[in-house]
Amino acid sequence: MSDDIRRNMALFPIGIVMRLTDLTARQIRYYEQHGLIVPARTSGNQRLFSFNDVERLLEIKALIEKGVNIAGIKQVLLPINKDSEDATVLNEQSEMKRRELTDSQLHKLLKRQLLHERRPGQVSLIQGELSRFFH
DNA sequence: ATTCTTACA
DNA sequence: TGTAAGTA
Repeated sequence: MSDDIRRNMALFPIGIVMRLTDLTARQIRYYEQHGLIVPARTSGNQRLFSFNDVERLLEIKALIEKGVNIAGIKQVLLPINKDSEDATVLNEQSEMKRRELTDSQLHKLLKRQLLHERRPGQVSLIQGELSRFFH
């Protein structure tokens, strides 16, 4: 899929990303400091963001709005898992015949729950406490 | 006019 | 996080 290069093309400066994400420059730079995003730089040291960067920032924003702190976001966003490869390995893992979840699957599940679902009464497992669910 | 880094509220 | 200062 050569569409990835397009999504990773450094295109827009921070000003545009601010409007696209409704985040302040302060926040965007802060998330970068914590390794949540790694925008490219121009020869003049100016940041250039890609579509992937913007999408990632939107995910970060969603998590922040749900009360997740930087530490928690790192655990949910940093693991750049390869589920496709994971699926293949799963069929060969005779040891875990039972419906146990692979780490990446569990991670994917939690990420989805954290990014979307949110029923009233369901207390969120956020503010770093999320770390207790990862090994 | 925009963005960048640093630093303090 | 906001914002002021001094640059590039």
